[in-house]
Amino acid sequence: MNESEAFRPEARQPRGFRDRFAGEVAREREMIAALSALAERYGFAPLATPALEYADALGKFLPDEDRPNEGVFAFQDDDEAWLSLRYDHTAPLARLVAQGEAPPARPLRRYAAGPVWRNEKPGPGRFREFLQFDVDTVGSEAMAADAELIAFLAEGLEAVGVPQDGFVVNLSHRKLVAGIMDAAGIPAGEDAAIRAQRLRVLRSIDKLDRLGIEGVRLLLGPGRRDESGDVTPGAGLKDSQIASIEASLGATVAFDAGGELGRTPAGREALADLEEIRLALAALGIGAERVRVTPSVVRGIEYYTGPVFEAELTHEIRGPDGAPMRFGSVASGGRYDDLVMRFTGERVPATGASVGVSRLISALTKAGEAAGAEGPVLVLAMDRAMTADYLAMVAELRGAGIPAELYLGRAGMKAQLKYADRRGSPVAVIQGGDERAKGEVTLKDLKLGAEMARSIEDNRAWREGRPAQETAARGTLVASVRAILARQREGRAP
RNA sequence: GCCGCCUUAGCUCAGUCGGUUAGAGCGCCAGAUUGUGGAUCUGGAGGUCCCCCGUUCGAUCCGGGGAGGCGGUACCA
Repeated sequence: MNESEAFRPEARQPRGFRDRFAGEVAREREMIAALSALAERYGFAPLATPALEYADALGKFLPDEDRPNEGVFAFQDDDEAWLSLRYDHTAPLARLVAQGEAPPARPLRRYAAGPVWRNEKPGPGRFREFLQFDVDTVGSEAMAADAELIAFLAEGLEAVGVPQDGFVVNLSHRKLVAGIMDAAGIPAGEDAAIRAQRLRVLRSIDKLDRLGIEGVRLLLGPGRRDESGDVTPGAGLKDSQIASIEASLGATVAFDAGGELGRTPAGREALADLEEIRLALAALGIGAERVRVTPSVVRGIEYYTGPVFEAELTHEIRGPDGAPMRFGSVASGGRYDDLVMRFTGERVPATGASVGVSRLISALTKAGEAAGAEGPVLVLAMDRAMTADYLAMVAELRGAGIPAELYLGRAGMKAQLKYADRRGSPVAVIQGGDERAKGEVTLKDLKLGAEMARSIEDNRAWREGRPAQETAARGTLVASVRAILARQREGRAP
């Protein structure tokens, strides 16, 4: 192989990993700032954990099985120990509490924000690296703790710009679903076959929102064929059992304590918990219309032991091609009383919730919310010999708190103005030989100019008219730029 | 993972019933306009037709395999 055939890597990203530009990064920061402020008002304190954990600390998933990277990203450290990137903020918290490292006050109330990673197939609003904002209460059995988290999600979604009627929190309880299965006469027990059967039923129920009651019926019974012709095997239940489950799922009236759901011990326990939550939410000022009991909410994460909930946006989101897109829940949580016990054998009740910041931004952006970032004031490089003067100008502007930069490329004036346009610069500062001789600078109001350009057809007239441009004494640079910026802000808020 | 569809210029996509110079629109660069953004006009750059193997005188096109993208489905501790 000669040198011209040297290896060249392909410039590309792993699937599910994204580059984010100014507008989106700004949105992320805003969202995390708003949620942090709210969390602190609720009495949660920040507590951050690292991105990497020992794999066995993260869950029952042991990476030295056949598929070490199933679900998580894992690799071996130089001492052969398996490390995993965290897939949420909750499991690392349980580890930290079990270690005895957490602040001693119980209940412990904390929040955390940051990226988490999941090794799974990406989709719309579903990434392999994404930001989560997490709140937890560790050491409390009170249903009021769960209710507070639901209230936090509801208030948090509003705080980041989702209208009150733009989302709904679906609330369920692990024991509620257990009760539904008990009522349908599906055997319970530790036997592997029995557990597998229960799991199949559980997963079928979970798909109600996506596949509808018809789809669930097929999955509970003989199985279902999808659009592409692929077949999913069913749970093979009897018609009477399917009917019983259907009746329970139908009882989604808000906090309804009657009907099928109250017939089993597990169901009654769940309903008592949910009733406590209902009362707490009312006291916290969260209207019943924003939270509804939805028994089909199961949630995948196995560590949940009690109430589980997820918030979904209610407005249909359409992609660029007009086709509706499914984003799934934008925030979720639940109670995980046994998570710390995995380490210590001691039961520590805990409950937590998190907001999917990346997914939320993705959904809101696709719903039509645009994000445009304003660029810095641009000082044109008219004459390379004057670089020091130009740098002095940007330093003055920066010193006054105005974002500013000197054009550092090699292009001519015309191209520099085009650059300013593309950066979204509000003002261009020009000082060539003419201006310098007179001790002046020329300031172009690029926002105003762009507006005026719309009504001017002829380029010559446009250029000779030199619209939206003024001359200022060099000494008044900062004040003059500030005046233009102020004018622009007023113009934008009519 | 399984199933289906797709992959041609920076982007969106035509096209070649297998034939030597592969196109459009948008974008980009330049000029008209020696120091002025937009519009207009003129010109220009830009392609391993996803990759490998096979069939063929000849493959971007046909066959096989692979990769990547999209969607469905499964899984999601």
